[in-house]
Amino acid sequence: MEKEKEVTIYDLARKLNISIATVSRALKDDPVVSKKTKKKIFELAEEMGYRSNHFARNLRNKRTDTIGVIVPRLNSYFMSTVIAGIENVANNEGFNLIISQSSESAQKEMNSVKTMFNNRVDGLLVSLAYDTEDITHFETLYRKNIPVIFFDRVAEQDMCTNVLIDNRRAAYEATKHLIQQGCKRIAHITATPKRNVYIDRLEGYKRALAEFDLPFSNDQLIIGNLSQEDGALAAAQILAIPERPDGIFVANDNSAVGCMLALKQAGIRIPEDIAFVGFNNDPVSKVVEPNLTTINYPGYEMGEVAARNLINHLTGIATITSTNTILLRSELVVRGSSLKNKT
Amino acid sequence: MEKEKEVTIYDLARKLNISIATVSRALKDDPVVSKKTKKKIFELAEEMGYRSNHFARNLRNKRTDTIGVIVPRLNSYFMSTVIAGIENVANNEGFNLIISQSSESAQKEMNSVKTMFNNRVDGLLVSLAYDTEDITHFETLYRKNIPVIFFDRVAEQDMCTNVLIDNRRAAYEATKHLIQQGCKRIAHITATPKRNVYIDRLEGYKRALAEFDLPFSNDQLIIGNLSQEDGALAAAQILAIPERPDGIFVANDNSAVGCMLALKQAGIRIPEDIAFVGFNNDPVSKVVEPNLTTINYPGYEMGEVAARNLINHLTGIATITSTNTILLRSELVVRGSSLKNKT
DNA sequence: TTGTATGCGTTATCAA
DNA sequence: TTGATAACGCATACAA
Repeated sequence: MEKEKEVTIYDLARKLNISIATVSRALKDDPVVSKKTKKKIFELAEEMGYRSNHFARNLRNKRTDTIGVIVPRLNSYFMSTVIAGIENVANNEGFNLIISQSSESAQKEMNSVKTMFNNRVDGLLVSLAYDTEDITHFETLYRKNIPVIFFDRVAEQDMCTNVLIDNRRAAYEATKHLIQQGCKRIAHITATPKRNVYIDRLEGYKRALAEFDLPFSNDQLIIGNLSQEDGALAAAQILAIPERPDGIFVANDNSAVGCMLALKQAGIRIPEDIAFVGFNNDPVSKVVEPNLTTINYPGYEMGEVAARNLINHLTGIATITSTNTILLRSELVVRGSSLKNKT
Repeated sequence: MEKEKEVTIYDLARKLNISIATVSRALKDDPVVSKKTKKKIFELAEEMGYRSNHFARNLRNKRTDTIGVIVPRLNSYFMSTVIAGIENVANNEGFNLIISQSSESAQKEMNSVKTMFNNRVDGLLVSLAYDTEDITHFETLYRKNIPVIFFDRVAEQDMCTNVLIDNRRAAYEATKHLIQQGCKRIAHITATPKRNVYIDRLEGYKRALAEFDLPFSNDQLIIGNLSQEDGALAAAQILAIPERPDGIFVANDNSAVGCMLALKQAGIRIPEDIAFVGFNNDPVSKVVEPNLTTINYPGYEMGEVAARNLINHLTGIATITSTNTILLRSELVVRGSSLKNKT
């Protein structure tokens, strides 16, 4: 179990009878070193299996080339897509990723932030946990000038950039679409509106109703955890409403699918009796029958944009503080679940 | 943009008029330091916002408390579940994760390994890319005694532990189930059998056929990339087979679902005309109609087991080399897609 | 173009 | 129980 001794620039220097300074410079491809010595050094380095010591380097340099990522959960289609996007950009730019999940708990999120901080991440990409109320735990980072970018689940603040879509508008479009399909009583299934995404979607939904003079009362609002199982529970509530809705806008596809399946079981026809619109364009939306109309939401791109912005800021190409909000395009994808007028 | 100066043990020592040695010891909770001085030090550290410098520490110690993870892709349900499991264990044990995806490319995998190596990960968890032929790129790690654990997509070798399920057996059970439901001509949709998972599943499938004296010919074997889209293409092939199969065992759920949807479109009844069994128990298997019979495959647990084993090895609790293979339980989950006998 | 010397923040060894 | 000091491997200011 003995670890082989690491090769250092000292070893290279000694063998070639030159100074470590020259070796160090050569390895960085410093133009000041002659081509000849460089060649010798590179060859020996290869031969002896030299690898640079990131820690010694970081100890001097003050940057770690590491980006921290904190997400509510890793195992959701949307989030894993975002992370794939982040990973793509970060890797190409030579940055490493430290990833952790808050499991939707503010407490775990605080711990993660602390760990990231202690690991000296150069910057942080965060999508907030469901029950995070305030974001004071990020203040330590601001104080050290460590940039933070929030994506998707963001916070009201003007310290750092937010990357997200226009949830209000998307929800408005979704609801309006249902209205245009002839729905008169539209319900909304969502989570407790404490995160921006749910607050905004609720607002967009209400705005569309108001605009078309459709009524809104609280029994049209069904609050759950947006899981597929919860969608099934929502279905039971829907069926219990005296004036049964003829359209439902759900704040995510998973829950929409759970609800649709349960309603179909109960003999409800979709979209004839109840039309559906979901949110996210999760692959499952193309499996459920009828296929689910939904909001396409560019997760991979969101990851790329967030990472790119952070890195640009870190490398001094751009500064984060100048742009406070980046809105990505989202669009309604119409499928069978909402098509009452088969024109 | 000035970075605030970092607080070091020198600062603490100076303020308290003691030596840095004492401060260092106190911060590690070394019992040799008196309670009183410890208290003073902790309080001051808190007050001044001291945080230890991992790089200086790692430079001295030879461990980084970092585990590297390389997976074919992040945005698949199964993989993101595995990573959630890894993350859970690693975080609890105070290890950080560096994650990268090979995008199913052997070349990118080699790069990732190199990066991980240069980042001095203490150990590596790997699920191999689809087209990785040999695993010589891990040899540098062996030489430095950096432990590697493969999971799910593993390699034939006896240098390190593999964590996986018994794919052969699972495939055998799946196929046998179809046979017991009365299927006589069973096809298999899978990827080119170069990775263990596909090789083994193919073998299990063939073994079941042989055992029940059912014929096998190459036109029953449909090779693709196992995506949902590819499942639809497979459907076309299925329909073109002269003696149309009455049962299909698919090496993953996504592809099975794509195939089912396309066949249904073509007027095939499932399971009456063709029965289906998938693999993975992806959530989508409970959405497609009829629900997909599949192999439940404990991703989260697999991540936990792999991480736990690696960490136990790193901390000296157990040694990896003693256990070469860890098989996790998997089981057939019977749903509507295969139930021909509704007894 | 190359070399010398020093510091980065810790931990560990030895001495007090 | 505490302190002085030498590594750890690298980058750089300054000198040559």
